Amino acid sequence: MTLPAAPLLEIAKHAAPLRQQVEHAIREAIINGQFRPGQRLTERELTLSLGVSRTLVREALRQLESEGLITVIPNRGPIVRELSTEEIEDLYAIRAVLEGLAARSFAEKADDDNLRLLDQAATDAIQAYEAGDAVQALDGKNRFYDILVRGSRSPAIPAMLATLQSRIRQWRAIGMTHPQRSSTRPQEAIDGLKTIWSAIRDRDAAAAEAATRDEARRGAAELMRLLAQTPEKVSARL
Amino acid sequence: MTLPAAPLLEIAKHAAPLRQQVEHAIREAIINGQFRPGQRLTERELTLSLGVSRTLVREALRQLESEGLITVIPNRGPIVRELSTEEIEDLYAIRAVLEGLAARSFAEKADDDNLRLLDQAATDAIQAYEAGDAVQALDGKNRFYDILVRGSRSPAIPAMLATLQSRIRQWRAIGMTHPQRSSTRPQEAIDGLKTIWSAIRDRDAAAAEAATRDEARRGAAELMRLLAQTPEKVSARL
DNA sequence: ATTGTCTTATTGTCCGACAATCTGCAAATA
DNA sequence: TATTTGCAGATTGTCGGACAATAAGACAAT
Repeated sequence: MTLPAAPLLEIAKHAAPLRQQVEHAIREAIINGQFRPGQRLTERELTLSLGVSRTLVREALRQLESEGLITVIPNRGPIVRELSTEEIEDLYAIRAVLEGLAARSFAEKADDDNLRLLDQAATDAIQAYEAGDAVQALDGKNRFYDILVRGSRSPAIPAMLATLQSRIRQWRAIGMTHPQRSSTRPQEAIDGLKTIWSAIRDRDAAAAEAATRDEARRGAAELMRLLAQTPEKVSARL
Repeated sequence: MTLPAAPLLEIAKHAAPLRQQVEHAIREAIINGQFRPGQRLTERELTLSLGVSRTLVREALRQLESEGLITVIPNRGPIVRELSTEEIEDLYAIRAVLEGLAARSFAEKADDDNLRLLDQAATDAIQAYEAGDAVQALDGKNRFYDILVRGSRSPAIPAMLATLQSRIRQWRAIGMTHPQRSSTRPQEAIDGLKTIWSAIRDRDAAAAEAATRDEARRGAAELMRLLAQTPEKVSARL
C-alpha cells in the first residue's frame, strides 16, 4: 500500500541545520539591538558565545552580509550596518512598492480562504481600534498585512519584504513609541487599511495597489518626520 | 595641511578577496548557462575546477543561496535553481515596480550630469533603431536603463535589481532571439523609452514611474507569451 | 610633529578528520 | 515477480588546528 499523495502531517524533516540556527541567532541579536549599529562582530567572540566552530560563524556571516544586515570590511571583519536617513527612506520606499504589488496580486488572485482571513484581521483591527485597544489594533493590522503579502501568491515578494523588515524593524519601533508621534496617525492607518480592504473586496487590483502604496508612504513619511526631529539620538540609542 | 574632504582618486583598496572571485565565477557560470538549471553542484567538483578549498566554495554557495540562484537541499547539496513560469512572471513583476520606483526617483533627484548621460543614451538608442542597427539600439537601451537606475540615487535599488537580473538574464536572452518574437515589439520598446524620457525631462515623477512600469510589463508580457508557446524546451535547452 | 617600525589582534585560506545522511543497488523475503 | 531490508558509497555538516596576510595602535626616532 502506497502512502497518500498528501501526507497526513508535515514532519520537520531536516532538523534545522545548525548553521541556520547560528544565522538566526545573530540576525535576531542585530534586529533586537543586542548588537548595535556600528558595533564590531569578531569571529572569535561569536564562536565563543554561540559555541560553534568558526566555519559556521563565517558561513552565517556571509548570508547576513548579502542580506545587508552587516558590512564586512576586508581583513577587519564585520560590523553591524548603520543606516543613514536617506537609506532608511529608500528602504521604506521599496517596501511601499513591494507591498503595493503584493496587494495588487492579492486582489487579483486571492482565494476565499485568504479573503476570509483578511476580513477577520481587518475587522479585528478596526474593532480593537474603536475600542481603544492599541495593542490589539496593532496586532490586527500586522496580521492584515501579513496575510496580504502571503496571500499574494508571489513566491519572491514575501522573502524580499522579510529581508527589508529585518533591516528596518529597529526604526519601526521608534515610529510607534516616539513621544512626538502624531496623534492622528493611528486613525489614518486604520482608514488606509479600510481603503485597501474595500478595494480588495471589489477585486479592484489597481486601487488596492495604489491604496497600499499610499498608506505605506504615509507611514514612512511620519517616521522620517520623527527621525528628522531627533537626528543624533536615533542611531545612538539603539 | 590637511587633505581635502573628497579624495582626489579612489584606489582599489582591497585587492578582491579570493572568496569574491569564487562567488563571481560560480555566479557567472550559472548565468551564462554553463551550469544548467536543475544541475547538481557538488562541493568536490567546485573545489577541483576552481582550485580553492572547500571552505571558500561553501562560503560562496551560502551567498548564492541567499541570492536565490541556487537551492541547497540538506545533506544533498546545492542545485542550480529552476524557475517555474509563475516565478519568472513574478520576478518580472517585481522588476517592473522597482524600475518604476527608480525612474520616479531619477525624475525627482537626478543631477545635470545624469540627465545628460540619459539624453545621450536615449538619442543613441533611437537613432540606432531608426538606422536599423538592432545591436546598437539594444546597447543604447540598456545604457538608458542602467543610467536610470544608477542615477536614481537610491542606495538599495541597484543592488536588488542586479540580483533580479542575475536570476532572469537567461530568459531575457530567449526573449530577444526567439523565432516567434513579435515584430512590433522593438518599435514598442523604443516608444516606451521615448515616453519615459520625455516624462523625466518634464520632471514628472509620477508619469516617469508609470511609463517605466508599463514598458517593463509589456516586455514581460511578450516574454511570457513566448514562453507559453515553447513550454518544455525552454528550461531544457539552456 | 612627522615618519618609520614593531606588536598584536583578526581575518583569509587551507587542510584533514569524522559523524550524519541520502542514494542506489543487491540480497532476502513474501 | 514484487516488495522489503540492509549495506556500501558518495556527499554534506561540522569541527579543530594551522599559518600567512593585513590592519591598527603603540612606540621610538628623527
